[in-house]
Amino acid sequence: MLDPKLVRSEPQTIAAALVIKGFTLDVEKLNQLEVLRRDLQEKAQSLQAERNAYAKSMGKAMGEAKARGEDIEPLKAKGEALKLACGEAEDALNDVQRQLDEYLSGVPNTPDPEVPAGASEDDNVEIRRWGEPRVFDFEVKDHVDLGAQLGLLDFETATKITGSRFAVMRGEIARLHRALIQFMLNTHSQEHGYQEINVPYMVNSDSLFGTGQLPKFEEDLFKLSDERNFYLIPTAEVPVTNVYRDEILDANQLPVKFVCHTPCFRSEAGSYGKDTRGMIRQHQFEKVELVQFVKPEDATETLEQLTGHAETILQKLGLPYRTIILCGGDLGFSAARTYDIEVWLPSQQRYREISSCSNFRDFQARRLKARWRNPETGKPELLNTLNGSGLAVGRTLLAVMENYQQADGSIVIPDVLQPYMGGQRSIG
RNA sequence: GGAGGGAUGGCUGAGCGGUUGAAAGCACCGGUCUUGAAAACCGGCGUAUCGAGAGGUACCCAGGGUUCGAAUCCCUGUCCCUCCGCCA
Repeated sequence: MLDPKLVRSEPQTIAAALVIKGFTLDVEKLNQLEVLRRDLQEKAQSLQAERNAYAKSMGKAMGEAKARGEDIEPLKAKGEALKLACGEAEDALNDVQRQLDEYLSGVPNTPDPEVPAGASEDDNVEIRRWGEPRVFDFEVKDHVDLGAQLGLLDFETATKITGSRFAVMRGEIARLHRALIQFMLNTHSQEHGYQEINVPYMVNSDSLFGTGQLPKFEEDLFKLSDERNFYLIPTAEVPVTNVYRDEILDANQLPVKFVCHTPCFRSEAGSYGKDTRGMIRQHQFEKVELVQFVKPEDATETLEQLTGHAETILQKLGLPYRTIILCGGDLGFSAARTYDIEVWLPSQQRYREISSCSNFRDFQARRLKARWRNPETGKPELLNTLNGSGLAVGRTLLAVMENYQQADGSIVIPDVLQPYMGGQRSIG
């Protein structure tokens, strides 16, 4: 959520900033509601003040009236009238306030000034590349064929068990998948200073509102059908960022850095026909997520560091990648700036997203009421939140399979993963 | 699943239906004292929102209700604790 005060005082500035994101701020509607709100609030509050003052005076007045043997009913009647008038004014105010909240909670975050203009992913800008795509002297296979040949990656069985967009891994591929998770968790916790955290995979709607998935993007989520209204998490970002919902942190606790491995569940509504082959786009996949809570002044630098932490994993695995900055039109709802890291896939002869690292500034924190006490002001102030994949495990697995494949269909295990594979050097 | 108890400011913890936005302690901030620190003493210290300010309003888990008036009474929900049962 944007700062309502800022939206109120500088609607044109905000509207201009949102143009780059392809969002049209309805300044007219906001102004109308705001004028109405101010008027109703003034009215309601003065009535409340009157009602409160009267109620306070009543105790004594009634005692005196009784002592004189007078009728108390007229005194009560006036209180009753005040109560009714107050109630009406409050209802009217609440109604307008709700309309304002509803509208504001649907307005996306404003992008950083450095975010390039553009309508779609075609306008994203590459900012660096690492590694040289390997030159193969044989015809490369994709991970689906490689996995099938090994007999260790099986989409048909997953379809039988559940449906499309699921996978079954067996044996050494399942172990390699697990090895990647361990490797990522260890690297981030031991070398990059993140605390490992394990969280629920189901969350309530308050948590989803806090990180911005609700109310606008419910169709992307799996919702459980019982009366508790839980959802399966689409990313660890949701439970981990909500660790500090409604909390006030001490300055000396900052920065907070969490690394978390979870499965992620996405309905992928609206992506019919996209990436239907293989593990690229699944309803269930695993991810190691990095989440940070920082002081506002540190957020810009933190995004660079966090993106670097994710890139380190690819470097250690020896997988070529490039890093791009998303243009305004491709930027997510809650993000002010996002870097995507894309890994080279030989079977597709192009780079594919494997991590997304974002700075949300105080947009999520305002929804979450996640704050810190600034020693300089002594006041609670909003934190800044950031997160990034470090990395998407399924996509990393297929990148390893494809980039490390041999002519005979076997797969060489990258050096850094061999300790997690009992010293094994190749599969198949 | 059964039976009880509870939810109050950063933390602990008092609160009779009206004078309680809320005692007290801790923590924290400022000051006195001290070479410095500690101790002691004095003062300050919830959050949000409206207002230039004075000040107003809302909030004592959440949502309803009773009442002229609710942190306090009633109902529903959520969460926590204790005991019994069941169970990975």
